[in-house]
Amino acid sequence: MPSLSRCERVMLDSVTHSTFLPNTSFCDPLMSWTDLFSNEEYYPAFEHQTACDSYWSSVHPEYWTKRHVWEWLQFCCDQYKLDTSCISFCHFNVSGLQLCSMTQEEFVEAAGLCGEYLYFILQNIRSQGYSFFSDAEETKAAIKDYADSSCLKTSGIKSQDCHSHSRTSLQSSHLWEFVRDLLLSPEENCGILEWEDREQGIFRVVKSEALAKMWGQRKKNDRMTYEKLSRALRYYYKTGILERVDRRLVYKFGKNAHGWQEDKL
DNA sequence: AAACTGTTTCCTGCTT
DNA sequence: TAAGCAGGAAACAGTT
Repeated sequence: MPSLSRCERVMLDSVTHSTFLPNTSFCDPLMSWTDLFSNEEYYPAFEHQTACDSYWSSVHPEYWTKRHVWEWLQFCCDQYKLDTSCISFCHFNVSGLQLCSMTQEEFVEAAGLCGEYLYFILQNIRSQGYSFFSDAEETKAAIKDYADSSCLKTSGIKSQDCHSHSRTSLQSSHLWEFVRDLLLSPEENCGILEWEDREQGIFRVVKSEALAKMWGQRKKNDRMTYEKLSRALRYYYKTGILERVDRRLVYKFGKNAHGWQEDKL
């Protein structure tokens, strides 16, 4: 690793765990944060800056230096748990003025769904100034609202979503999301689940043992059974993720489940 | 370190 | 009789 300041090391550690790669002279569209920061040829000025002489949050975006842009990007990745592997960092090797002139489409091209987030955040900073960040809870709520309205995951954007713009990554950690994604993913479903009423979110478990087995594989638990899985599903009635349907093996998404509606995909 | 969340496991009783 | 449902209770693992 080339000699980095403490600040730089903190930034690198917090953003990515990518393996350090030697310098490259071209701009790889999927070049990682680490790759770029470790490349002096690509980012020559960085070595001479100290830890505290550059705070993006104290300058208006249009006056950001490249360094400020990187700090902002790092902040967003950390704060909103964006998947750095889906961000083409070389697209963000620009000044604040250039960043502000980028269209939403250009953000999406540079970072998929993460780009939509980044664009949203930047526009808020530009319009609200730093009051957007003055209250962490308010900011998180604003981001959540945006995520909900654009049908994105609030728990962090996964790389599959960024690259394919798909909601059916099957990487969800929650049982109900796993079930939802299985319903939305015919190639993975194999007839295990099927819609009874697509509009109302009513679905049926066709192969209960297979569903339990698949969930068990996901959780690395070979003792999973449908009986235990269904107990977990029944807990969702309390939270409005699922609603009762008085038929065997039939469930319905509740008002607090999102991402299953056809017209919002 | 403790509190919290989302299960997992086990259970009894009931229904289909 | 088997399979599934309802929901209490406690344990557990990961996160905050």
